[in-house]
Amino acid sequence: MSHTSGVRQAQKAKTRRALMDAALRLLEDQSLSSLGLREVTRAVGVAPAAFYRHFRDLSDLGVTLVEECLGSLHHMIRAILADQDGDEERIDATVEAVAEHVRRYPAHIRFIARERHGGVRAVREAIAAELGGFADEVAAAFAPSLSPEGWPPEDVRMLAELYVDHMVMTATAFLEAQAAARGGTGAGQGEPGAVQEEARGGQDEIGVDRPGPLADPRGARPGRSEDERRVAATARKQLLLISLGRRHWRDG
Amino acid sequence: MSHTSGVRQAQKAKTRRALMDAALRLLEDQSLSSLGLREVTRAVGVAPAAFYRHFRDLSDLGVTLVEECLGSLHHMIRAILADQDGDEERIDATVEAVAEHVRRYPAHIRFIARERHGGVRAVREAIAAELGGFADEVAAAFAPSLSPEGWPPEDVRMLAELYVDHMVMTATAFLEAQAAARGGTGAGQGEPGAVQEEARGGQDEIGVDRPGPLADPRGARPGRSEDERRVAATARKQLLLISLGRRHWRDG
DNA sequence: TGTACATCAGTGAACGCGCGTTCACTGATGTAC
DNA sequence: TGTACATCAGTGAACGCGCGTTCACTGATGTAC
Repeated sequence: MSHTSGVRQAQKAKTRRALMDAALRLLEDQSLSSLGLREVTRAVGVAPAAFYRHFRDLSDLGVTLVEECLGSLHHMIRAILADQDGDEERIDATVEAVAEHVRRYPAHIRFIARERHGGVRAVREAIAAELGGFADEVAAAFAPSLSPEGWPPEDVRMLAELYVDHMVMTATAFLEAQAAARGGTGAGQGEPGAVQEEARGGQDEIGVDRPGPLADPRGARPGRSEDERRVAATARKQLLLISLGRRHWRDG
Repeated sequence: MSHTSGVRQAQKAKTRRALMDAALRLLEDQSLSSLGLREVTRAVGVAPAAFYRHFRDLSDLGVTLVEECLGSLHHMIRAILADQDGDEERIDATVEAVAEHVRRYPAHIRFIARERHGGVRAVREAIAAELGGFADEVAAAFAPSLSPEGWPPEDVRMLAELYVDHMVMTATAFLEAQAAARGGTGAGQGEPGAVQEEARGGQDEIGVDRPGPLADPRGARPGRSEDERRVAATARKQLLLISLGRRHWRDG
């Protein structure tokens, strides 16, 4: 190992991740445009000025978070589209996958839902571009079976957009159902100052390493709440209804 | 007219309206949780402390705005539901009404879209409650024709939620299409300090009276942009597809 | 109609506070010989 | 392997600024007689 690819570089990457994780956690309770730079660095345990070694400003960090959050969703979508089962099986698998995704990455979904129409233009545009890409992909996946049946491309696209929008809608509904199950109406789970270490000298402990606030904090959970089951049932029925409409599109 | 119901009271109402209008305009470019109390009073031309004569804080103002914004939408929905035409006519009328509503009250729609998942809990909850009420109403309107066909209440509700979510989705898409047509990628339409008058002594000129930033600022517009037509076409097809699914729900 | 007193929407000055950004710095990591 | 110099992630102090909130006040409006 005559090169190790940079201890310094690895440290820098670690701090960068810590900043992103801290921001994502803070953004569970507020929106990007009210998030403070000092708030983020304080949570990580570095000096405010250190932030500028990694991001130009908070909007820059926000755009980076969009890539991360929608990147994980992207994987999920590809997996679903690859499935070759029948309609109902596909729908069940989809709703299940969305529920699981929301459970695993609640902060990702919260961030996207909140900032999709939020106060920071660059972030809104990044999200819109990514979701547009998803619709392209969904359209491409449906085209082989719909085009031969006489669907013009713009109708396939219309269907794809409906699916993508419905997926975002469903993910958000799951999020709210899970939040309601967890917390009632009350606040978050405490932990005020949070990550803060000694971390002086800036080379070793920065507050990273731990599982992080993004992964599901309690492993496999026993069961779903009533709300979650209702959201799942509604989403399944809506997708089924859309499927029915799709099957009758060219003859109705 | 031996009572006039209060000059003082009328003045107070006027200032209150001015605060709401100014906030709504400022919220076109930012989210509620980053809006400043001083920013609002500055735009109206009153002292910061005057704010407290009308609202407890900005979240209080926000909840008031929710009522106003969704109140106007409510009227629109009732008008659509009252229509007794066939499916296609109803769909065309709906999409047309949404487009018109967005054109007339863009700030209302922006506010709802932005704060529906925004950083202020009280406002989120107010919006969720109002939209839930809309779904109830839509469900009640469809029940008379669907229940006799064997639709259980929860299926009617499922359909109603799909319609309401789709309406919000469509309204937001129109908003973005209109914004793109108006401004390209650039910023707003200038006007930095904005409303500010002399307004000293606090009894007569407060910066109200004008049409306000909420009404369409340029009367009947010539035609629609390409983007708007595409949004309308997509929304129409999606509603049509959902109608098809609805018609085949009990036999498929 | 006129007068004396009460109400209260809006004022303006003051406060303490945390913000984003800058800057010269430190010291561990990296590199050249 | 050892030494001398370069790099650069993170420091910490400093700055000017605008924020939300408080307070005693002013003077037009409202009311009682």
